[in-house]
Amino acid sequence: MTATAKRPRAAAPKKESGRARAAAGTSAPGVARPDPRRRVLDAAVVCFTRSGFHGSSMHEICAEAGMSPGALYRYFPSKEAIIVAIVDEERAVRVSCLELLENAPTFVEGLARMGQALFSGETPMVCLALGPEIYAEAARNPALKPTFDAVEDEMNAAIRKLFVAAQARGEIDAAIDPDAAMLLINAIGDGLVLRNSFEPDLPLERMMPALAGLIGRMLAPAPAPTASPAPSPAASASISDITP
Amino acid sequence: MTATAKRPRAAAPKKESGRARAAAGTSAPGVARPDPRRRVLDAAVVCFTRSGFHGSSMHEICAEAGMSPGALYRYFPSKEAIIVAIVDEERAVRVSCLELLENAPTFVEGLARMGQALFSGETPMVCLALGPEIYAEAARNPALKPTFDAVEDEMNAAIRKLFVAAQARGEIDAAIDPDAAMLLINAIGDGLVLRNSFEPDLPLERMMPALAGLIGRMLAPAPAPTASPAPSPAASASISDITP
DNA sequence: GAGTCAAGAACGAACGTTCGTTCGCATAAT
DNA sequence: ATTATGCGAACGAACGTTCGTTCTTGACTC
Repeated sequence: MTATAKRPRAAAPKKESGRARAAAGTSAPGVARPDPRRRVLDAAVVCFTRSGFHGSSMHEICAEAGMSPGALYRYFPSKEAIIVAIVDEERAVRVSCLELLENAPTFVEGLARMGQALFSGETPMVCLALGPEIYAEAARNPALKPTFDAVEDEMNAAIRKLFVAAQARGEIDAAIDPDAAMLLINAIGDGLVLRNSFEPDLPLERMMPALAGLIGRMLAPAPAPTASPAPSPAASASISDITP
Repeated sequence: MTATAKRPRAAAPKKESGRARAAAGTSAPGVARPDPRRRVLDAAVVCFTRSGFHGSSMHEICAEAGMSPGALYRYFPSKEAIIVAIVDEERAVRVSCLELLENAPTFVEGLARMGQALFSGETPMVCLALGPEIYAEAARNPALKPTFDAVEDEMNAAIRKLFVAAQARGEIDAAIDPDAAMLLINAIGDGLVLRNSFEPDLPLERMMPALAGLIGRMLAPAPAPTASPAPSPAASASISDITP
């Protein structure tokens, strides 16, 4: 096999160290090099977006960050730490979207604004490009699950609160089960992020008004108690006995 | 590097000899060993579900399949081939769901039946457990994209056709933009699969009727032209000028 | 039956590669 | 002199894959 002695490290080849002034803009470069931690995270997002968490090697990330492994490991103790940091950031962005919902005039309008903000390109791409990757990873990686679940719960609680408040205001039909509505709203959010990631050309931003219109129809109070041939409640019975 | 020369079985000059007779149930032991390809695929699904495509090693898959690497590589030329085969299978199941939609009395009822079937536990777990993994992988892996997109397009076309037919029948409000509705329906489907995978305890099957009821409200023809304070069309204007 | 034999199926150690990570050292800043 | 910062070759483990070998099977001979 290969050598086993740890000794020969010292070999010190006469590499001329003419490795010129690589990094720092020490003296007077107009463009200052930002916080190395940030540089690593940004590079990692680029790599992860391109090849996924496990398809990107640390060497790639180093190259993208313009940094050697030794330097990188000064700022992050492991690859997983980078992943965790990125997921943390993504989650934080998502939480910050909540205030859009809270400050909107109506619930549905709030949802629309959240979607608009998410897909407008103004939000850091972490959220969108890495969405599925993060979902897939969080479902499995114990280091991610706590943060992930905490955010999920927090958002769920907040949105639900606003939902029932809107119901109380008469803005949303009081007959709607908040559990079902929350599930559907969450699913729509996740689903849009997902679709955006493997079909990035979808003009999601432009479609938000139309989508909001549909969601509005869904939640709006029924104008007349006696409804049309809508199969809403009737479906419950017939659905249960299908046998595919 | 142990001995090298040994000329294993020379090349057979003829091939008659009535070989045939694959490893079917010739000897018929109490526990018949199924098709090895199937065994590999099933084992791979277990491993991939547990650790993801890239978190599972071939050795793990071999162990799970009760098979040595050499044996496994007889049936699949590479790890990627296994992934492709699994994704193909998942896609096929998904396509097969289409007929549930086609044979349903109404469009919304059809969606409900599809959901019911998907989450009932009767469908092979490939679909649900590996959902996010497949999405994340398909967005990046060129070997997966073609199949993935083809199925996506096929399903989209089929669902859309049924949608507009339902509109023509008056079952769905004719004023609804099919593009927006399709996007929303797709997003809901993907979103539910996603949520199910990292919250497997969700009683999705039981909630399907309620969800279908909500979707029914969304698509049902408006009973009265003059509506309540629903912000459906009005939203379009106010949404565009938010500045988060 | 007992013996032979060819060849597919299966094995599993070993291969070469690549991964995440470490460490001795060079340089820059204080 | 001391410390912060960065470098990059080297490391060991683990990966996907290969390959020389063994096991099993069943038709054929005697």
